[in-house]
Amino acid sequence: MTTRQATKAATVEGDLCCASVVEAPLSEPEAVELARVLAALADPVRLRLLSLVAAQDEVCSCDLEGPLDRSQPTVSHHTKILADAGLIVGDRRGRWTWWKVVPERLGALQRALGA
Amino acid sequence: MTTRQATKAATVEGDLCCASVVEAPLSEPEAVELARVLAALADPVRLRLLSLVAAQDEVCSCDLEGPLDRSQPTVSHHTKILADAGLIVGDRRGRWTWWKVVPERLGALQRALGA
DNA sequence: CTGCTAGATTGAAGTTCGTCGATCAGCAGC
DNA sequence: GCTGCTGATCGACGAACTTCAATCTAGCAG
Repeated sequence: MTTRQATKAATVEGDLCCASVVEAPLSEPEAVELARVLAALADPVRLRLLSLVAAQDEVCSCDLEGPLDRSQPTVSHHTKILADAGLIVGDRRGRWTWWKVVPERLGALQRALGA
Repeated sequence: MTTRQATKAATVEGDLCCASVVEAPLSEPEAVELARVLAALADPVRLRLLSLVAAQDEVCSCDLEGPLDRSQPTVSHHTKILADAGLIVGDRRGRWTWWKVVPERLGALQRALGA
C-alpha cells in the first residue's frame, strides 16, 4: 500500500452526511462521529497545517515543521490526526510523505453544519 | 441586561469571516480564533445540545438535562461554552433561561470551511 | 553493508477538558 | 420576611490532549 493512511481513512468511512446539526435531532453515535472530525480541526496548529497543504495542493512533511514552528514528532502527530479524520491523505514516495487535502471530506463537514 | 450572554458573545466579535481554510494561508490569530469556535462544537454533548435547541427554536435549560443525560452543572457548563463561542444566546426570563441558536454564526463557520 | 535522512512511534511532563457534588445568586409565591 | 425552584459558579478528580526528546523503521547513496 503506497498510501499508508488508506486503511485508517477507511475506518472513518462515514459520510457524516445525512442531516445537518440544525435540522436533525442528531443521535448519539452521529454526534460522536461528527465531534471526532470537528475535534481534528479544533486546533490552531492543525488548521494552519491544513491551510498550508491546501495552498500548495501537495506538501511534504518536512516542509511543514518550519512554517508551523513545531518539532518533527509533533508535526507527524498532527498529520496523523487529520488523516485519521479523513481530512487529508498521505502518500509515501521514497523517503518523503506527501499530503493533500480531501475536499469531499471538508464539504461533508460543511454540509453537516448546514443551514 | 436581559440577555446575560450578550457581553460574552460580544467578546467573540470576530466574523471568522474573510478567507476560508482552504483558500487562505491562515494566520496564527485567525487559526486560534477559528479553533476556539470549532472546539466549542467538538463535543458530542454540545452537538446534541445545539441540535436540540435548533429543533425547537427556543429551549429552556431544564429541558436539556433529561435528553442529554447530564447533571445540571454540566449542562450549564456546556451552554456557557456554546454561548461564549457565539453559537447560541441565552435569555433569562423569570426563573428560566431560554436558549436559541445563532444561525449567522453557524453560517460563518460553514463559510470558514468553505470550498 | 554502512551511513544518512525522512518520518513514525514511544514515553513522559504539563496542560486542558468533561463531569459531578456542593454551594451561591436570583426570582416567584406565600 | 421566608420557602422553593432554576440556573450559575466553585472545587476536585480522572481522562484526554499537546508537546518534545529519544528511539525505531525504512528508503537512498556510496
